[in-house]
Amino acid sequence: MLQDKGLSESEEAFRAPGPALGEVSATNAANAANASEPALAAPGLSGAAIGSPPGPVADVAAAAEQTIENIKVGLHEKELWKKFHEAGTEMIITKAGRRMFPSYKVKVTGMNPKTKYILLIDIVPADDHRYKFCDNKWMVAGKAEPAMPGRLYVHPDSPATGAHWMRQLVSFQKLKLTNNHLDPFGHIILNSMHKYQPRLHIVKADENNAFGSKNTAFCTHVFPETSFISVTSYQNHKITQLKIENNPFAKGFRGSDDSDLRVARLQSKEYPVISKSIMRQRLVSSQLSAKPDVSPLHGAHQALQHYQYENGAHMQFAAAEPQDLPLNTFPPQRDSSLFYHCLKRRDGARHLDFPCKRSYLEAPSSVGDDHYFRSPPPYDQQMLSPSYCSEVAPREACMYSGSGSEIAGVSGVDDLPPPPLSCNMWTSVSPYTSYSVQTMETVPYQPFPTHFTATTMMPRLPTISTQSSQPPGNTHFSVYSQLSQCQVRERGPTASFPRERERGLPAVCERKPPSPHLNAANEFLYSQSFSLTRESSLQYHSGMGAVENWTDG
DNA sequence: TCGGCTTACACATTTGAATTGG
DNA sequence: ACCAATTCAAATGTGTAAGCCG
Repeated sequence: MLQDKGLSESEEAFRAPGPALGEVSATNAANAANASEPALAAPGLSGAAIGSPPGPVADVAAAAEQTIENIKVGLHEKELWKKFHEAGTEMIITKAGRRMFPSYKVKVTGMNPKTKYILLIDIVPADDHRYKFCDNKWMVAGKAEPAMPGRLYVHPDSPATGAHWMRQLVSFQKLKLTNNHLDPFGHIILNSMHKYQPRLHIVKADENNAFGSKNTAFCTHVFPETSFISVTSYQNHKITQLKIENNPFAKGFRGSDDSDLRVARLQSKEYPVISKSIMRQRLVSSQLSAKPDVSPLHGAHQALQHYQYENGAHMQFAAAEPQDLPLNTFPPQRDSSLFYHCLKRRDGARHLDFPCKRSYLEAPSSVGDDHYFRSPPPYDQQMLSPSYCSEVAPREACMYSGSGSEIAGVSGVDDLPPPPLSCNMWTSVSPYTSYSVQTMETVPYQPFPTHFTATTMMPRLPTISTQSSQPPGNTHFSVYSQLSQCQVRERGPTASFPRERERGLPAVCERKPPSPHLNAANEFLYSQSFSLTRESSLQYHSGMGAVENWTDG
């Protein structure tokens, strides 16, 4: 029996990588300079470089950069994902939150064994359409509703060493999806009948290289076959059957060899054996059985995987796998929805200054800052703008942790400053707040419940340009410190964490404002990952007037 | 009227405490 | 007293279907 013990969601012993794993590599020409030093070939060097730099800073940076871009990620059960993808993956979203199936599990290689990384997932709109299931296929049904506030799911093991991540599968199976706009549990909020694309981010989060340092690097991995359409009830009977056949929890709906027990039970209750929708679907299916399968999600495969450097000197686009190319009549997809991105920070003078460096308790940003979030960004910019996704929802990680004081006693990171807020928090609502404040008339978001603290209602995060004017130094925050404390609680000797908390009972400590640190991590990821992905990003940056501050120091 | 959403339900799995035996 | 294996009940995950809602 597979159980989440000890290593939390990294629960499964990884079997030899084979066809079940599709791999995405971050290696590219940018490594040419260091090609003679494979990251894993010299773990000692890399580890030393990260932990206690023996040489010039430039060497340390080079070693760190080399590692991050050599990371390879393989999707577990790729074949199963493909099965779903070919049928048009649907993911149930409920008010209480629903897990994804297939669950998102990856095998990571190429990390520096001694360097600490944060692994997190976000789910972004794959396009700006709303869909409906009609005539046994997904069709565009209009323009997408305003995107939900972007939330991240930080793997509860984060931060952990590369050795830890590479030891076994990294499972995000506890990630939950919800359609509750006011979800208090940190689940990822999605709109029903919309198409989404999960993305995996790997962030180097060493104690000495926290966000904000010049060496911060991360990469983003996207597997097109993991795209899906969110639904509140299954539309495609094929998906239902695939779920039942493959999800252990749905075994009760599997038919036996000689009879369908479920049907028999239902019949005994004089219930209709087959629902109207199922009947309709089956009728349509039979009528259309001769037709080739259509899957809207294939459209996502039109997306390109790209890799680029922040300085723009290296940009590599590669078509998705041939077998992933669209086979359907799905509308053209925006290539921005799917990408592979790996970023490095080369410029030593460049300094990432995160919004969180300003206390959440600070006064609202200046009027000059607000204009960056005055209107809901269009789809492109939602994808690209920090204002679209800048929340962190480390639900699992946070739910494992106790209050800040509790953490302090067992964290073992006494050298780190105590967090102003526990990571045991609600998902940040800061971007959402700012966003909705500016667009309350058009965005169908509801007001926050009263239990949101004043902190969560803090105004818009400062702009990048403003941030960059902040001097480095003690204003540097450490996502590592935040996550590590959660982590220690989870895996430490006192980790006999009440199960009730993990299972979602809203413990008091969960109802806390978001950590500005984690928010900043999110801000960082989005601002970075979208910084150069598309033309619109340039427009965005132009609008921000902050690019120079970032790229030119 | 209809499509989408919520909810209760039954069943299966997971989890951890309690129990048992060495 | 200690430890490992087993048992068991509660919690959780799952799809279904009825009913609600706009």
